[in-house]
Amino acid sequence: MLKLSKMTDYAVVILAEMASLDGQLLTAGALAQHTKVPEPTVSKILKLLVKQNLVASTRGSNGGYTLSKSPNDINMAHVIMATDGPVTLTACVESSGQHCDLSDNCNVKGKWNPVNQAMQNALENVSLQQMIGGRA
Amino acid sequence: MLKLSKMTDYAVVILAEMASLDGQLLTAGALAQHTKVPEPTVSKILKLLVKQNLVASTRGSNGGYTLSKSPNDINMAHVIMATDGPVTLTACVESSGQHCDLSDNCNVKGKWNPVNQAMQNALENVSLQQMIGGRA
DNA sequence: TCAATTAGTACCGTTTTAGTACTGATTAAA
DNA sequence: TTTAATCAGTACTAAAACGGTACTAATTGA
Repeated sequence: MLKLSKMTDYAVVILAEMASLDGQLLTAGALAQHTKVPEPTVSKILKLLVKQNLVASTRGSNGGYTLSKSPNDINMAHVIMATDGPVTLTACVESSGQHCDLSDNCNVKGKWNPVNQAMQNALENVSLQQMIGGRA
Repeated sequence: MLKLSKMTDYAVVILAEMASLDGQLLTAGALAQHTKVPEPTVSKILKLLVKQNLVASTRGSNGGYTLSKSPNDINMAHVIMATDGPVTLTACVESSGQHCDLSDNCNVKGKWNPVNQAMQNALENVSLQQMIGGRA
């Protein structure tokens, strides 16, 4: 259906909440309350975001999470990468690492690459700032 | 993972084959042989394409399938619509018809619509002709 | 030492997807 | 008019992906 996973959907909601309370260190529990997303899920998503360096974590008592960069510098392609992995429309896309069974006699070999790139670009051009309503 | 289904992938390969033998009436069996896609699957996909009026069918003995319009007039958005349904990145997208649990307190409500539209446009701008290597 | 908090991993149930099978309808030709 | 070829439609099954949860380990402030 060409849709994003719920994980990505939630991730953006969570990031938007963090952006709107910029600078504050927020626990997974607090973010769950604010966004109504179940806490274990919030927790899981935050871990993914930390791995991609979109969010910075502080461990231990009084720990929590905060954005690791400005909302203008976080784009949707990056968020999707964190939660869903790389954008690879088809198995034939070069970057997919997958093997296409038809490859030898495939009449559209390589043709998906530019389409994939167009998608990627479209997503890179949408910042978290825009998702929370800002103009920049 | 933001990927297309195999059905869409196959559909494009099948359509490309039809385009390259333009005007010929081809049976599901023949297309299966040419593309190496299993025949029952080819058959299923062709039915979906007929419903979306991308392909015209002729029933009965000596029947078969042919493109119902020029490869320049068939775009990837339309093919995806046929095999995967409409492009709706998230449940929140207006056209999705789905309900979003978070909607009332969602801080990114409505913000996905333009992103979704950008995707749709990117796919509409890729014709079947381009997928088989043509410039137009 | 204790409590709060994140990190990491593993698991399970549900949903989606891919693929197949079967029956019915249509048509050309013998 | 009968037969064979072919598409139309539906229903079913097995496998994979996804969402969600649980549990244990590591870290840190008090």
